Amino acid sequence: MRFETSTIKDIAKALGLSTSTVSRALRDRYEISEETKKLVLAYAEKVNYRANPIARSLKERRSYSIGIIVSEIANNFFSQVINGIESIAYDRGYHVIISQTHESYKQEKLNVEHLASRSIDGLLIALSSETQDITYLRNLYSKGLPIVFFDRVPEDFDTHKVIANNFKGSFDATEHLILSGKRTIAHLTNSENLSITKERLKGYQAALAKYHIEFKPELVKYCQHGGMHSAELEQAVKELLPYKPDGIFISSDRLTTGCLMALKKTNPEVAHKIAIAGFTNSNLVELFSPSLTSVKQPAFEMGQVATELLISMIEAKREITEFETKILDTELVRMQKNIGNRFL
Amino acid sequence: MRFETSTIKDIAKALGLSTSTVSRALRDRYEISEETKKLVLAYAEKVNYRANPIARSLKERRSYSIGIIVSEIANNFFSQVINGIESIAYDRGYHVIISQTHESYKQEKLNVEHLASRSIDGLLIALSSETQDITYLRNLYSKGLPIVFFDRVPEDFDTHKVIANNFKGSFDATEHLILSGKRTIAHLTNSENLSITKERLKGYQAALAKYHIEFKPELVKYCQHGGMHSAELEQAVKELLPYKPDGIFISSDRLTTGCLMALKKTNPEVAHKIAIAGFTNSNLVELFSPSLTSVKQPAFEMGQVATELLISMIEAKREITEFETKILDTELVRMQKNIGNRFL
DNA sequence: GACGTTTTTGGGAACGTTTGCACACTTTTT
DNA sequence: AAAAAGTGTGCAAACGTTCCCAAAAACGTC
Repeated sequence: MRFETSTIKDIAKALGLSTSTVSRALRDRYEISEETKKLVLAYAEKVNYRANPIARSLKERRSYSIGIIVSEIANNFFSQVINGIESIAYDRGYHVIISQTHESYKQEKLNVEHLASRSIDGLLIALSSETQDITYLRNLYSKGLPIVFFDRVPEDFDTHKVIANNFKGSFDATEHLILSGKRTIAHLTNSENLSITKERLKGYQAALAKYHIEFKPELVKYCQHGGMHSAELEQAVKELLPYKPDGIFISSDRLTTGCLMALKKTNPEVAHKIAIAGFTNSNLVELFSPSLTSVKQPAFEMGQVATELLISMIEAKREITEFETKILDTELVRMQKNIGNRFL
Repeated sequence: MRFETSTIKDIAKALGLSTSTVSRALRDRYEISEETKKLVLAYAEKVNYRANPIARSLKERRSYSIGIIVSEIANNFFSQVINGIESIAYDRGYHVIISQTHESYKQEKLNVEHLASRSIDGLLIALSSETQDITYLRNLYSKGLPIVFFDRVPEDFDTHKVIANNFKGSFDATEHLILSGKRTIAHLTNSENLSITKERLKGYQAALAKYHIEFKPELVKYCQHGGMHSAELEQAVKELLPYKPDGIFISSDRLTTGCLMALKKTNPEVAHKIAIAGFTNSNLVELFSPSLTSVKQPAFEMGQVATELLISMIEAKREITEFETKILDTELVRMQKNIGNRFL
């Protein structure tokens, strides 16, 4: 069973016109008399005509859909980015197809290829933490698929990119920990492959340097799977604690909440004694205990900007040669001592 | 610029066959010699042939895509449902298009109609808290669009539905509050329109009745917008507190976290003195302070079951007349006194 | 009133598939 | 040996659009 709608042909037949004329009237293209146009439009309205997007796509060789690849939607940062993407895409007549990698390279490749075969017009992607080899993306790109990266971007890929000011965000967060008296500040971060990992590490180091605190590599712990496995996090925490950090700067949403959980589970007695600052866009931070200082990314805006760039690529008349990397400022939300840690 | 792929025609030409033969070889349909099939398959593999899903959709008059309507993806319950949906859909060759209502009826209608005009093959929907009039859904349904409801379902709509055992979940949560000594138990809930609101209210009332606690209507507060606006929640909390409740049972994910926030913001001094039990699928509950007892819905499974039902409808050969309402059990996760509230 | 110009309309191919039908060839049956 | 049945292949139409090209109609000009 299929639900049927009227087509251009039906309208043409009913009105004694040709399909070309009806099409022109509906799409308001080419020269067409006011009269016929009104006639057609009125009739189309009456029978509740909806153009079949599939037929249109086939003819125009584009689907008016864009693919989104994120690690998971159950992550406030990404869901906010998606909201930003949708806000622009729908206005411009595109719909979006969301795919999750769960931080797996294999899944990422599979999803991208599935999307590409579904004939998306363009791709918005934040790389998975496992991803190192992006030749599959280069192939698609060189075949003409427009791609815009956001958040987790590759270094040498000539296209538009949108990222947060990771250096500054990290610097601010680390500085905040230092200014509140912490001196042994650990850094829990994502896989070394990721751009955000490198940039955030630099911010952390710069802040330490500014206050003449020695950078100790052993205080930095990388999580290959971006905190998708709790065992990974618990292990990292376990390895960090012997150095008796009085502060931890954490570099991503998932890791931040995961680290709090791990601390609370494995070492509840110290959980409240370590100051925590981390990247997170969770809108529940105020509920967390232990409480923390958070670095919020302009996720919604990031989605918007990335989408505008992508659509400009999709609709570009000629080859684009100049690409930009937009950098958006983060916001530091300081721990609310009066509420969160009042029981300390 | 468009990225090009080889088509059936190209293969046919290259191999000196007709498009029909190639199509049959690829789709493995009808009688076709092993030999030609192998030949075609090998060549297709070589040129990395991907069937154009748009052409196929046009021909077959179906898009192999299903629409999902939820209130928001930044909600663990819904994002888990979506994961469940995807796990089944992708296996069966469908892709999904997600739309958010943000609890607005207008947005819901707009999104559904947009999806329908995008020729989805079926729809999975959890109604928005504002929704009362679903004639627009009835229209689509009567025109032949398969629809399966989950979580928030309408009463008199003859189709498959998947819900949690809301009555039992609420009963258990309320009973848990009673057994831990609470006697003035408020109930913060969603808009009165929703099925889940009614069912959960009944569970709450039944638990009170079992322990001979009088049901007081003034202890029940409805939130029309499902807690999307913090003002709404703060108002509800403000109206509830004068009755000095020693427990609150909350009936949805968004409301649960929102209520904690509101309590903490407006009345931090009592926030930790009121026992809270609420529906939530957040995987961060263990971090919350004040801590709470949560009713977890089998979200992933709900998505899976709903999708299986939907696909069975889509692929049904003849009209379906028997519909089922699947009811899945919830899980009560008791507050961890030793961790969450150790500072009380 | 014949001609050119502009405006409006229709015919029909194309996008990439799937599939009913017909045909040719091979094998089986009588 | 002829008829029947079976097997593999190709032709062509269809899905619902868009758009090039040409035809027709309307208008203006001398």
